[in-house]
Amino acid sequence: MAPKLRTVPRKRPVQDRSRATVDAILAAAAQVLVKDGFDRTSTNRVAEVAGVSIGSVYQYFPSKEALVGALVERHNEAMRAAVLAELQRVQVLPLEAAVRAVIELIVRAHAIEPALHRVLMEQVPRTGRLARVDQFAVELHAVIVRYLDAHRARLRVQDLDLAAFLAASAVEAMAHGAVIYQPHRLDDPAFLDEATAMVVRYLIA
Amino acid sequence: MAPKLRTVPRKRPVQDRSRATVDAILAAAAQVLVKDGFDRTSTNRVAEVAGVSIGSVYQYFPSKEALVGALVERHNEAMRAAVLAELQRVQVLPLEAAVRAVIELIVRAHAIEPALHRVLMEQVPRTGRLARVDQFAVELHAVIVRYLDAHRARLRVQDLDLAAFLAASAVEAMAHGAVIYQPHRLDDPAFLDEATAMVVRYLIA
Amino acid sequence: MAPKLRTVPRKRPVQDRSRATVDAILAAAAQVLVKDGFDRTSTNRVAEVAGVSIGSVYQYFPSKEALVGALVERHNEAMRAAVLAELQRVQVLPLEAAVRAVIELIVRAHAIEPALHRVLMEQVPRTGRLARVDQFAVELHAVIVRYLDAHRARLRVQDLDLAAFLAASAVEAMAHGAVIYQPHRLDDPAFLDEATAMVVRYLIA
Amino acid sequence: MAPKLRTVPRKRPVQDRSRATVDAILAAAAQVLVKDGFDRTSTNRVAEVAGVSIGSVYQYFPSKEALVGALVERHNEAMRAAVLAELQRVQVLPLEAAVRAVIELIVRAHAIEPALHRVLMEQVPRTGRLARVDQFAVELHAVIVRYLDAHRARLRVQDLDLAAFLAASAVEAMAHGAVIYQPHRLDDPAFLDEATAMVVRYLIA
DNA sequence: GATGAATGAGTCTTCATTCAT
DNA sequence: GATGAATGAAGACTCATTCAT
Repeated sequence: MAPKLRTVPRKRPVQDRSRATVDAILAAAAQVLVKDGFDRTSTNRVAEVAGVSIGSVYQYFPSKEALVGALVERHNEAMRAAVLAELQRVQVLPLEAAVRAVIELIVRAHAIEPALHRVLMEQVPRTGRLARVDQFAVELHAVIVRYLDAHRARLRVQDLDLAAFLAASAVEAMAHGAVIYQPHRLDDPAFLDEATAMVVRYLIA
Repeated sequence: MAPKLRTVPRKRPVQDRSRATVDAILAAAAQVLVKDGFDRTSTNRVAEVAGVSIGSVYQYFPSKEALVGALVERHNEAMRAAVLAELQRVQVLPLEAAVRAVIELIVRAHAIEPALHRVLMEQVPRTGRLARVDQFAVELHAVIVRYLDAHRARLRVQDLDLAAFLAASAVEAMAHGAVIYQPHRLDDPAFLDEATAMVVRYLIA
Repeated sequence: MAPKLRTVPRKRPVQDRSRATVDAILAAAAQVLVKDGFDRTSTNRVAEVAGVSIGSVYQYFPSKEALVGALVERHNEAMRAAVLAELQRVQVLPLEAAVRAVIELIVRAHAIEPALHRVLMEQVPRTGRLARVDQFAVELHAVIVRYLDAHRARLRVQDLDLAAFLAASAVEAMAHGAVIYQPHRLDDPAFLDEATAMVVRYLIA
Repeated sequence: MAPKLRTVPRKRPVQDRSRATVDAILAAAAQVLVKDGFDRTSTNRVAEVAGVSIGSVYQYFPSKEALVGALVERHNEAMRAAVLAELQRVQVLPLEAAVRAVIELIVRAHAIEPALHRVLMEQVPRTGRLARVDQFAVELHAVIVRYLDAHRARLRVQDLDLAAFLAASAVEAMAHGAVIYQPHRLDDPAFLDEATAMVVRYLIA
């Protein structure tokens, strides 16, 4: 008897399957990292949770550092995207509204996988490519400097680099702190009002 | 065999010799931690650098966690001392001067072994007694709330807890950021002026 | 860091290769245990003798206790099998012949890897799952009680539980002692005659 | 001023003090051995429990083996004494009474620090001088052979060495088992009756 | 004699990584 | 591509023993 004709693909296209594997590994890595902390996270455990063999992990990530690095990059990318997507809209707002909007964006960016964010910020050793954990903060600084420069006229601060450093540090810390330690603040409009007040009153005469 | 982790110091030194040993171990631990990062810090390496045998390390610190914990406590104590010592003096100052003085104290506290501070804050997993890495920040918050409450009359902020949280987060972040990433700022009087401005303008009507 | 001891085998071998590894490890463990005694037996030495890496030992046995435990279980199983296999045949024999046959079975069971048996009985700390070293003796008692109960009519003893305890203790000790300290007795038919006499005369009027 | 005349010894005679120290160490060793088992017993812990410094332990016992060995010897001595003291009295008893008396003595000997006895028998590696853990059993065998020889006339057994081995093994096991696993048996007169019956019926025609 | 700080070989165990199937 | 058995360097920690005080 003639064998049945197979009309459905034996497997999904190679790229798709790979993509799914990579995603599963990264998701598992994030999960284990959050649950066990950085130095109790083992590649074997990640493979197990991902439901793939340890060999497959090394197929895509040549080292533990590469694996965590990918996670870091992905997380930075997500935060960056959350902010950048809206930044166009913010440009045209009056200063007070702009500051408030930016703070809101930054808080929202911090609210992306906050537990992962915390582990990444608090435990991942800043060595090699893992130094980029706070890449987002660095980029944020630049964005803010540019923004301030564009609105220089109305500002009381002169040294924009210093002002951006201070404002960015402050906002970043408030956002981080709120998300991590005081999540209930996030629903309180007073939080945003006050944070905005601090920055606005600082920047504007 | 694997007994439960013990995290309290094993015994108090009774001879002079052992005091020196304990100091050498802590100094070596700080040094290795700064140089190699938390998870490349091994107790064996610490012993080697301290010039004592690994047995001596465990004579005084029953686990790696206890060793790092001792360092954390010692560092917190140093920061606390640097701030508290001057706090009496600050109480009687007018608000603007008080804010400036407190910021200065906090910056100075952050300048105590900044490299160690950084490793402790960035890499030590907040588990068990190691959770206390940011003990200092917690205590600071309480101090600030009390201070604000005492000067309530002149403040524009109403929710003192929120204000303290925001101000403390901001100041802590500015101090931390300056010490770690922008040490040159520390010599620039503008840094202190601006930081003070941000907080004062936020707090006072 | 020192996690809780795990004492259950870590996984079942799925490939042929791993079956061979497990066997090699157990054989090596038995050999080292016999040669060096329990507390000079190290997992590293076992790995070395087995010709596998220490990692492979822990792949299959999550702790030293689990390794020795597996050996204990295997040994108990072998002794149990040696006795149980013949027990059906014994049931139909007249009492004297049955007692002789049972003693013979017990002696034979003790002659299975007697050196290992000795180390297991004499040195393995009866803690946790290792308490089962004398599991075989426990089961033996039950078997004997059942047997006596079935032949109650011809017995002079009344308290079968006591009689079983005494007879089992006696037989077990004679078998153990003969195998360990007087192996030459094993070939002497008088040994079996006498042991049988002691038990038969005790049990039967 | 002339110093007060001291009329009381500044300290007890050297031998006395040493004796007390040695006793404290041995008592502590027994206690730790029973509580923690052989391989969790450390010399440092023994010193601590004894209330002396580790140096003092090594003053009197040059090694851990020597320490445990002393305990073994002391225990053997105590068992031997308990039996030998009464043995003269037993010699003149008729056979049945003698067997009963000896069994009673052996049981009583096993009831001396039974927990220590158990650890010594079950966990101490029989190496070097520690081989003597069952020294008592060896000596007992000789005593029994001599006794049987003296009463040869009434015996049904011929090979006295074999008979002594079997009887001693049996009695020792019954005593050991009763003390360790069935302590309630010890108060039941039936236990002694039955054990005696087994041996007497075995020995005598 | 007594003390206890110090020692360091040796133990158990983990985990990133490799590679034959 | 995927698998998972195997590896072994390295790390945390113990404890018998020594010796300066």
